Amino acid sequence: MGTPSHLRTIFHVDMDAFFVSVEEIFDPSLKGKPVVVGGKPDERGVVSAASYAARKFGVHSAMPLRTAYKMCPQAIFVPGHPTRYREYSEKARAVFELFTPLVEMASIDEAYLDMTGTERLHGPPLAAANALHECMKKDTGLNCSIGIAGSRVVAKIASDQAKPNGVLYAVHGCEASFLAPLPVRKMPGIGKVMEERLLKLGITTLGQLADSEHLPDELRGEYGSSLSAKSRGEDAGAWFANAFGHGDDDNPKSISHEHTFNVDVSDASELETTLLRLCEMVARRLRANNLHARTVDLKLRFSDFKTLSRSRTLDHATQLDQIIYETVLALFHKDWKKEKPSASLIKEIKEMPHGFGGTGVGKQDGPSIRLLGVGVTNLESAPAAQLELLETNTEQRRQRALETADLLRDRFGETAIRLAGGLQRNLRERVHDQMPEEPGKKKKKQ
DNA sequence: TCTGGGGTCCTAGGACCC
DNA sequence: TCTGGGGTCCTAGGACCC
Repeated sequence: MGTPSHLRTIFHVDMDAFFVSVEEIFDPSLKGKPVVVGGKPDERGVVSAASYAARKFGVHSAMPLRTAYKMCPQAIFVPGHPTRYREYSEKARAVFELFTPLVEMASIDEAYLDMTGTERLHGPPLAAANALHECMKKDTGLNCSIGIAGSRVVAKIASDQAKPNGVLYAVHGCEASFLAPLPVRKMPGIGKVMEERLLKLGITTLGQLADSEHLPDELRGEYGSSLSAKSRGEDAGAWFANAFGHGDDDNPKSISHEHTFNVDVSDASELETTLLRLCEMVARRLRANNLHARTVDLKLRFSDFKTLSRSRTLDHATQLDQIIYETVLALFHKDWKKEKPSASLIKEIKEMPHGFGGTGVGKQDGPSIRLLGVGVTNLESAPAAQLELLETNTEQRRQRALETADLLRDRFGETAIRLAGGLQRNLRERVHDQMPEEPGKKKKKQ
């Protein structure tokens, strides 16, 4: 059962149209207008955030930019500014911390506050919420919505119902009746796929889901029961597992970067250059966080949107660009050409005018790629195991060179320095030489 | 509609070990 | 020799969240 919910007072605070609102602070002329944050209207990409005026036209986040443009051509499209959002996220956090030390940022624009026992300081929940609203507006210029309940899940659903700029208090003991009429999709963790599954079973509301006695066999498993419990407002479990500064940001479980090309690419050297760039970005963040990774992931998305991922776990954890790049290249060349050209490409080639075939097809090194991604998992923080690896002078020199490069990039920008001009070609040759070999054996020292 | 980028968590099969 | 059961690691894929 966990902690009885009537003993706790949880606030879930969600900033209203966060990215758009921050953009409005930097450019007040945007206020009240249909605004789409995410990129240019003719780019590949999706909407990160839409103003309420834009939402009236049906624009919403995660919608392709081109679609948004069709629905609302008069909208103002602005690129995202992550540093601005981080800055304002910090300002919001500072406001939260005026109300309770128990703050868990759940994402850049939302947080859980454990307000239990703050009544002498801030008054009853609704009064505290009111004060929080005012303080947030005064200190950051932003609006937020506040859900209040005895549990995190219920508080989160309540804040969603409170939007925009409202407060909703799911009074202790009434959680189940608050949730019951809501569509299942309102439950965090139930997305498009699960919604459709439930729909097929005739389950449309959280009330039906809560009634576990009548749950179809298909959902009797552990996951089904936990969904059911959550629908009754019983989300037992860790209340503030990540509080007190031990949050996720300090211990990321994975680091990744990916890039979607504006037009699909089939040229090997362009793809390899992109992979190198992605590897550099990943390795740099490993070093910045003092982490080493044992597993390297490659992600390929083809023109037809078919996506595959390949990973390899190394004998020793690393934070070096070179090691990551070698591994990624080997994975890439193992799978890239094995993919048959997509149906659409074959059609395209067939439909080409006679005598024209040479140019287009000749450049076709392999199937067209829409997206490349590089990631690392299995992260370890620096220690003993790595010291061994660093014993050789070469490794130490590599390490120092990379750290220096990171510093220079910090001061002069990302493009200011590229390591060893010949490095890329060199590496490619090495990897090609080693390709037939069994992975994992090649790095053996000694 | 023509589908980003950064994450987390879950599942499931196979290898391998005891 | 017809065949167990548990545990852990690795890999691939996918749902979901903001």
